Amino acid sequence: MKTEHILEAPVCESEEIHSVVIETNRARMPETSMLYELADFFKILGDSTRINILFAIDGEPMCVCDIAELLGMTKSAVSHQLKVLRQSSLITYRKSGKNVFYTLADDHVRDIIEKALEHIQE
Amino acid sequence: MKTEHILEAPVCESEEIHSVVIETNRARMPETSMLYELADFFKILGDSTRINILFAIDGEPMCVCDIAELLGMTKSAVSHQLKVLRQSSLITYRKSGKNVFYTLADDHVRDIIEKALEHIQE
DNA sequence: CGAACGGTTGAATATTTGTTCAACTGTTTG
DNA sequence: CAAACAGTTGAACAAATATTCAACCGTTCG
Repeated sequence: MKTEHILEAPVCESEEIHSVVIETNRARMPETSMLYELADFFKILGDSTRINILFAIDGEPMCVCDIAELLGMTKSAVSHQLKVLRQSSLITYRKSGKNVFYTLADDHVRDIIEKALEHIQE
Repeated sequence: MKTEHILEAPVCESEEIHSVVIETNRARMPETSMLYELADFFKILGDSTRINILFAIDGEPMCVCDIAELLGMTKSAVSHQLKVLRQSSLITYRKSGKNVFYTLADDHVRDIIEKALEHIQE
């Protein structure tokens, strides 16, 4: 989606005044691709199953089967979501025999989640 | 969803060992309702249209028509998403004649988004 | 007043996305 | 080696959700 639409449409009535605001605010905005990345990032955290998983593996690393047990879900459903979290680099894993143990990738995610928790709890 | 499933199912093979991990990590987790709130909060931010709107109104307050103009969307689509953002208390509005001007509700949201941006940009 | 505009809303549609199900891989162990 | 188990995967199904469309409300101004 490019920035073609600029002057083709309404812009309310008082054109000059508002046009300035539009351009001022447009200039302030990050580029489109970054906004998409940002939304995609939040989208990953915007699912209760995935949030549950992240909190579950925050302490000790856990294997898929135990995560499924803890959350009362099937291994398959958990595995699907672990894949999503892996692809976003939010978690890491370590294979050990038949098991695969998952943990949070780094503290960054913890920070963000904590900030959000603060926001909610007020 | 309650915690009924505890010992009905697989728990992998080495039952004793993993059960301990499950209980340890379960104890560390916030209550279910909080996790749902958290996920719902991120869900709001997990949409590129809404992220776009939030950045658009970060500077000067903007009326619906101008937001639509800036983002190349219909007023209706924008209004629908503004409603979602309003209901989550992420934005505020001020009516002025025929127009309604929207702004970010507080700095909290800015903080969270900024943290997420840092995470992405590394 | 009534036309025009900004904004909102609800229903319908289309798209996205999470879970289930069944099949499959790889590792362990009897 | 074969059976059992942990985990992954893809397709099918179901549920959630974003945009469109048309109708509507409230304010302004000729």
